[in-house]
Amino acid sequence: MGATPYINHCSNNEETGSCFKVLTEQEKLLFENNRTEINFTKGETVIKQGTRSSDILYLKSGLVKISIQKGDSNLIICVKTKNHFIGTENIYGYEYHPYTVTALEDSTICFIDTNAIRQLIKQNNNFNIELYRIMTNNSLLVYDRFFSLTQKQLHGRFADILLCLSDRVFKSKKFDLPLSRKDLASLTGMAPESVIRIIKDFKTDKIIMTKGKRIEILNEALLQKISDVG
Amino acid sequence: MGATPYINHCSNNEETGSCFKVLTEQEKLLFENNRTEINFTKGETVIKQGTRSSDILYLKSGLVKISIQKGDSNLIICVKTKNHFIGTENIYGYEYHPYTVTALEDSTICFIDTNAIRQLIKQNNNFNIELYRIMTNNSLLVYDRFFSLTQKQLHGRFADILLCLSDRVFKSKKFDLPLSRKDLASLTGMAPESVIRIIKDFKTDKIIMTKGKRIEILNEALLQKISDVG
DNA sequence: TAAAAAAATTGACATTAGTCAACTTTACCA
DNA sequence: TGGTAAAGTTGACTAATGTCAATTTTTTTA
Repeated sequence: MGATPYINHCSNNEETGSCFKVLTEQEKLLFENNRTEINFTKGETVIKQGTRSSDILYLKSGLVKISIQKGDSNLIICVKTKNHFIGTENIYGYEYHPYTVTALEDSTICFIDTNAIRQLIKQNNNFNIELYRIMTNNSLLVYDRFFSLTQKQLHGRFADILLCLSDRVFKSKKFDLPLSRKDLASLTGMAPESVIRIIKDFKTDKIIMTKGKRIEILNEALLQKISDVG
Repeated sequence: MGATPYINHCSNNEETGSCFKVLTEQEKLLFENNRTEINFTKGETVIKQGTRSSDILYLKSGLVKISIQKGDSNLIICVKTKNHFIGTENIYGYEYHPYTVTALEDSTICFIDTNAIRQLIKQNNNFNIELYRIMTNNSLLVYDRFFSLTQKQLHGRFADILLCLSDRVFKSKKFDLPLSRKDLASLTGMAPESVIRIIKDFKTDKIIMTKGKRIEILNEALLQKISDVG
C-alpha cells in the first residue's frame, strides 16, 4: 500500500490465513482443540449485535456482511471474504459483539475460544504480530469507508463499492451479486431507490452491464474516475 | 460499556496511561530512553498524513485532532485528550501515518520509538493486553462515529458532538471551544454554514448558550433526545 | 405449479443540506 | 494600535437525495 491508503474499499485485501503458518505443531493442536466448525446457509445470522461473546470467528469459506443496527438504521461496515478473522474486538477489552454478522453465501465458520487465542498471543510473538497486522488493516479499512461515505456523493460511493466487489471480493470484472438492493443501500449509506437509479445511470453510460444477479464492469477506468472525483 | 456501544462519541473515554503501570522498573527505563518529548503550540501540525513513521505518539497533555484529507475534503476522525496513544497503526503493519494530527491546544507529546514498543509488547504480556484494549476501544469509537455520520441528520450529528465534548473531552457542561466552525464541520461531515445554523437553532431552543468561544449546555436531556432520534 | 410474499423498479414530489455572495466580527501582525 | 486577514454570519438559491405510492418482477412456499 502506498503513502495514502484512502482508496475506498469495502473489504479487506490480504487473506489472513498466514497467521497460522507461524504456529508450531503443538500450537496448531491447541488451536484445533479449541475451535468448532459450523456451516451457515445464505441469509443466516452468524452472530447478533449485542450478544455476549467468548469466541472469535474465522471465515473458512463463504462470504459474510458485518453490520451495525440501531432503530431502523442499518449500516454495513464491510464484507468479509474467506480466510479472515471476525470479532478481534473480543480478544481483549470488549465482551459483546459490536455488530451483526450475516452469511451472504453459504459459509463455513470456525468459532475459536478466546482463551485459546489469548494463550497463543502470549506464547507466540509472531502470531501476536500477525494479529496486530489484522487489526491495523481493519482500522485502515474502516477509515477508508468512513471517508468514502461521509465525503463522497452517491455516484462516487457506489463506484467505490463496485470497484471493491470486483477487485477484492470476487476478483473478477464479472460476478453474481449476492447482495440485495437494500444491502447495497446499507453498504453505501443511501436509499435503495437511489441504488437502483445509480445502477440505471451506470448502465446508460455503458459503465456496467447487468443481467439478473450478474454484474459486469465494462469501463473500469471511468468507474475509477467517478470514485476519485467523489 | 453496555451491550450496544453506539452512543456516538467523538473521543475516547478512558485514559490509557494505565498501560505504564504494568511495566517493571527496567521496562520503564527502556521506555524513558526511547522517547522524545516535544511541545506544540495551538494550531501546529504534529504529524502529517502520508509521512513515514518510526514512532508512535503519546499525548501527555493538551488536545489534538486526528483528520484525514484528500483533495478539498477533510474529515476529523476524532479528538484525542491527554494520556492517549496516537498512531497504534504504526506499531506493526503500516509504516505511514494514515492521518494528520494537529494540536487544538498547546500540547506536550512523547514520540516513542516503535522498536521500543515492540520490545515491550514482546516481553510484557500485560502491556500487550493493554495495547489490545486501546486498539479495540479505538475501533469501537470509529464504528460509533461512522454510524453517527452516515445514519443521522445534521441536528443529530451535532448533538452527538456536543455531548461528546461535554462528557468526554472537557468533562463539564461549560467549556471554551478550541474548534473553529470549520473544524466542527469536518467533525460532523457538514458545511460550516450548516454548523452555524444548527448552533443558532439550538440557541433559539435554549438547548445551549454561547458567548464568544464559550459554550454551555443548558438542556442535556433534549440534546440526548436529538442524538437518539437522529 | 399456483398463490403469496418479497424484492426491484419507476415517477412524482418533498426535504435536506450544500453553494454562493455579501457582510460583520474577531484575531493577528507590523 | 491600526490595518489586514481570517473567521463567523446571514439570506437566497440550487442541487442532491430521500420518501411515498403504485407497479412489475422475482422468489418462496404451500
